[in-house]
This record gives sequence, structure tokens and C-alpha cells, in this order.
Amino acid sequence: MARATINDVATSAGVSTATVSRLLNGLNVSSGTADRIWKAVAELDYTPNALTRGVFAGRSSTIGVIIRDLDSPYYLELMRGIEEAATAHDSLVMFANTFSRVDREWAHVQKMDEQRVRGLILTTGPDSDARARRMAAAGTPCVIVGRAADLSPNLHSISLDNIKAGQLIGGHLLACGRSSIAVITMGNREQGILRIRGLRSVLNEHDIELPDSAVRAVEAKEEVFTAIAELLADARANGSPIDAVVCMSDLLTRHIYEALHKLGRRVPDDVGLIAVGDFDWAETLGMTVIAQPTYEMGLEAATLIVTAPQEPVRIVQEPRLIVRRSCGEE
Amino acid sequence: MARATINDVATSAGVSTATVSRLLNGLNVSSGTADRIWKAVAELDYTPNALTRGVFAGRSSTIGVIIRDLDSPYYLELMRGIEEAATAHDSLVMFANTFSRVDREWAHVQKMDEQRVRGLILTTGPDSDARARRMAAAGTPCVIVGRAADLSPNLHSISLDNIKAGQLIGGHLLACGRSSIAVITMGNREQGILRIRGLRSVLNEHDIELPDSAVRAVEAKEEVFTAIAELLADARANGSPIDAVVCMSDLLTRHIYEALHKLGRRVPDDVGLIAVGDFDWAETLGMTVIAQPTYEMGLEAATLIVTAPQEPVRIVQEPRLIVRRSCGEE
DNA sequence: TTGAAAGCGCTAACAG
DNA sequence: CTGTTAGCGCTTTCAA
Repeated sequence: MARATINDVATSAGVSTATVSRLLNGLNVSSGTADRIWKAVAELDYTPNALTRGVFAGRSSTIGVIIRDLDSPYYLELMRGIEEAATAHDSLVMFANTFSRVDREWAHVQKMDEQRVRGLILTTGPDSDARARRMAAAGTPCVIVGRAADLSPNLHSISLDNIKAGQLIGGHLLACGRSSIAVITMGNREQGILRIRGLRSVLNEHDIELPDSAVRAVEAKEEVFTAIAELLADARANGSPIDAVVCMSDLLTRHIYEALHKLGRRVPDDVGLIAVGDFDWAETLGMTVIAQPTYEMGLEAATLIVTAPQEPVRIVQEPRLIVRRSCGEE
Repeated sequence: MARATINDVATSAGVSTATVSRLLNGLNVSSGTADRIWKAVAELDYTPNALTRGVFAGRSSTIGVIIRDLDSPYYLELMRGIEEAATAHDSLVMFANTFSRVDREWAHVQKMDEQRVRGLILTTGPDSDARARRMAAAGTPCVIVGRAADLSPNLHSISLDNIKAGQLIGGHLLACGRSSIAVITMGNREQGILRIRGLRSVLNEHDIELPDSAVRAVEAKEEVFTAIAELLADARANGSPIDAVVCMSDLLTRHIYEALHKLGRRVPDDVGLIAVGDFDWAETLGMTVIAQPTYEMGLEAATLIVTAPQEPVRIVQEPRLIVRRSCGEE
């Protein structure tokens, strides 16, 4: 049951380990010797030890990914993109999920560093930026996905143009004749803040205000129903009933949709609904959304790791409006 | 930029590498020496090399996962479970996605073996079973998830009781007064076949037949619409219009739902709909489903790797019927 | 409690 | 084209 080593293969083929190593790495070996070695490899079921190779190279060929919380299909697409690029470059992907716990975040970055990953992709909040920056400085390329982080050597970022996303939303809503808008966002993340800023800018151009009271930052999905109920009630009390709800986080979309239904508001007849983040059922349900090229982001992130450009790179992706039915006609 | 090694730490602290190694591994070291070593570790930003440790141990502490196609939220849950258990045991998770290409499957198993993973979890089809069995025989625990594979030493399986799932479906449909049933399944996978068998058994007990013509195996989502349209038309022509559609694969659920809507059939008024595989929107849409404990399966799979029982283990999970509205009242 | 030395499985000069 | 030799960074006897 003991695994065959390169030594066993060499002995069995009657050559030195160096020759075996050379053959395995595609260097020149006479065809006779090669045959004997391959035969030995097959007989002994020899599988080279990537760990040892990594020791020698100073790093492994694995790409590390740290996910904040594997709770959204967004990550499915991102990981597919990463995996695709990694496989193309003969890399594997190692991932860790923090379950949104910041303390785990740091530990996972550390672990990835110990594994001597070829590069690290982070979808986490800014808490572990410092650690990532150290890794980057020490020579491990890092890519921060989703936020436009402060760059430094070897530290790149790929993010959505969040301002633009907000503007797209504003433009569409206006075009659909909706101007009394409520916004639901998740926590106080940078992404949401920028999207709201973009939305406001468009609204303001048309002399429409988006008062702070019309924006709710919830901490959890469970708060959505109450938030929506209050938003609708307040606006009605003010004499300007809401005619569109904007969802700034894909985690919340379903809950907003559900809340609206429970509150007896028909979409889009009574109220429009638009969300950031496309998803499978959106098509079926006719939900208008702002899509971000998630798969491509994964692809680019992994490619950045592999190509390891000297200068830090900041990639900003264009959001795309997908008009379906949930805001009515333009 | 060159990374500090254990040697650098030892030199800096004025001790031997052996002492540093001992401290790092929790063995006894006098407190004075320990202080000096920790100081050196901090100063040099020393991060132990897990690769080298793995070489020594003969294997890494990483758990490998091979996913057939990262296309379903099913995997999100599974991976969360795996990750949770792995983290609890101080392991990382390495994953590879085959994008449903069988040729990649073999290559990925090979790669995982080269990485000397602590254990391997496979969600793939039976094509790479042989390779996994070899790995298992060589001492790497393997867990096949989703299929009740033939067991051998170190090769375990975790699967759903698919027959039972089919029976649950049959029971519920009957209870809702539906007996003219159409089934859509994905390809010719074992899971689907067993589920249909379970469904038939219940139906037969009540002298109801499920003719082969009422069962369609599609190869891709795109075929769903046509399949549904034909199924409905055929049954109507036969004078026994379909009153329930069963979806045996979570990948197809949305497309069946959509096809039914496009064909003008209201759920559940005109036709009932029940699917294997729970999902977020199912709750919102009132879709009755058979849920499988995916997160728990991930948890158990990873735990099996870590505990590495000598005897092969076969875990069979109980499916659970979640009644919502899509089949009407019981 | 500590250090010297050997070695894990592999690669990379350097001769031959 | 091939073997010898010296490591990669770490762990683990074995003595001291």
C-alpha cells in the first residue's frame, strides 16, 4: 500500500531518478529508456507527488479562493469562471468559505499562504485586506473581487461599475414613468452606497429627490418584510405612494418579491421592481435586473493570477440592464 | 522578498531548526526559548510551508472535491457542508469542476491524487469510479455522493433513497387526487431510474399505470418545452389528459414551470407540479418538492474523509416531502 | 530541553 | 543522453 516514488520507478527501469524526472517533465530522453520508464510507471501505478514539486518550486500551482459566504448563485458563476481559467492553465482551485465570520477570514488567508498558493482571490470585505496586501508584497498575486480596493504591487481588483449600475436603474425607472422610489440594500457595504449614489445622480438630474427615508439598509433577509411594509406605509402617509422598489443585493431579491406579494402589491401594475444581480428564475418571472458579468469576472481574476502582471490592475466591469416586465413598459 | 524559512527563524532566535519545529508543533520548549522564537517568527513574518509538511506526512491535509457541473444550487449547499466540516478539522477544500466533460473527470482525479489529498469526494458519474477505487485501495478515502456505488475498502457512498423519493411523490399525487401523470427526467442517470421505479410502485398499488410514453428523458434543458408539449398533447389525444407533471431533476424544474405557463396551463388548477430538489424560490412560488439534506450530505462526506473508517460505509439519506401549493390540496 | 544529522520525494546543476 | 550530487523546507530520531 506504500506509494511508489520516483526512486522505485528509477530502480525498476534501471535508470537514475534524474532521468525519470526528465522524462516526466518533457525533457529529452532516448526512446528506449523512455519506454522502460513508462512501463515501470504503469506497473507501479506511480503518481508524481505535487507537494514535493511545490516545495521545490517555492509554490504550488493551486489558486486559492476565499468566499465570504457561499450563499448566492453569484458565487457559482464566479467559481465556474475561476475554475475554467485555472484548468486551462493546469491549476487546481482551493477554496474556503468564511460563512461571513470575519475571524475565519483571517485564518483562511493565513492557511492559503501556508499552502503557498500561486495566487489568492478574495470576495471578502475589507477586513483582511492588510493580510492580503502583505501576501501580495511577498510575491503572491492577489485579486479582490467585488470591491475597488486600494491597489498595491501584486494586488489587483475586479469590480462592477456600481455608480453606473445605479444610473442604469434610475434611467430605466424614469423611462418607465416611475419616480417615487424605495431602495432596499444590504448592510452598509460600499457596493450599495455607490449604487445608491448613481441612482440619486440620475434622479437629481430630473429634479427628483430620493430621501434617506426611502432607503433601508437591512442586516438580514428576515428584516426585509418589515422594511418594505414600513417603506410603503410611510410613503403613502406622505402622500407620495411608492411606484418602484429597487433591490441592491441579490440576496434580498426574493424576499422583496415575496413581501410585495404578501402585502398585496402586484408587480408591475401596483409597483415596479428592479434588482441588481441576474438569476435563473428572473427570466421566468420576468424580473428586470442589472446583470454583472460574473463568469467573466472569475475568468479574469484567475487569469490575472496566472499572468501575474507587475503593475497592479484595476478592472471595472460594465453592468448591463436586462429589461423584462417587472417595471412595466419604457 | 524571499520568504523566511524555519532556518531563518532558528538563526534569528539562536536555536536549532529542530527546536523551532517543536515549538510550532506544540511540543515542549522552555518558555525563554519559546519567547525568542515567537519574536523571530513575528519579525520575519514567518509562515510555515504546508507543502513541505505534506511531503513529510505523505499527504496534505486538503480534501478534494470533484463536481460534475457547478450549475445547480445543490452544489452550493453541498460545498457549504463540506467546507464546514473541513474547517472544523483544520482542512482546506480543493475543488475541480468537470463542466460535464468526462475526459476532464479522469484528469482531475489524477490531479487530486498528485496533490496527495487527504480524501476525495466525487459527485461525478460512474466513469471515474475505477480510478477512485484505485486511489481508495492505495489509502486515500473516497466518498461518492449521489449514487450508491459499489463499495470497496476506503470507498464510501452517500446517496438519497431514490426509490423512497419516487414513492413520496406518488403518495402525494394520489392524495391530491391526481393520477394521470407525466414524468420528465434528465438523461438516463441511475437516480432518475430509481425515482421512477419508486413512483411506479406506488401507482401500481393503486392499479394506476405509468406508461413509458408518459416518461421523457431529456438530454438538455432546451428539450424540455417540446417534451412537455408533446406529453400534454399525446395524453389529451389518448383521452386521459395529464393532471400532474413530475420533475426528477432540479436542473429542469424551472424549464418545466416555464413550459407549463407558456402552454397556458395553470399550476395547480390545470396541472399539478412536483419536483425533486428544493430551492429558494420554491418557497416563494409555492412549489411542492422533495428535499434532500444536501448540506448534511456534505458534512457527512467530509467527516467520512476525516474519520476514515476501515470498513466501507454506505449512507442513505431520507428524502423529505415539502408540501406547498403546486399540487393542490391533499 | 536541545542540537546534529538523516531523510521525505523530487529537481537542477554539472560532469561525463 | 544520462548519472552524480546537492539541495528545497521541514520533521524526527538519537544523543547529549
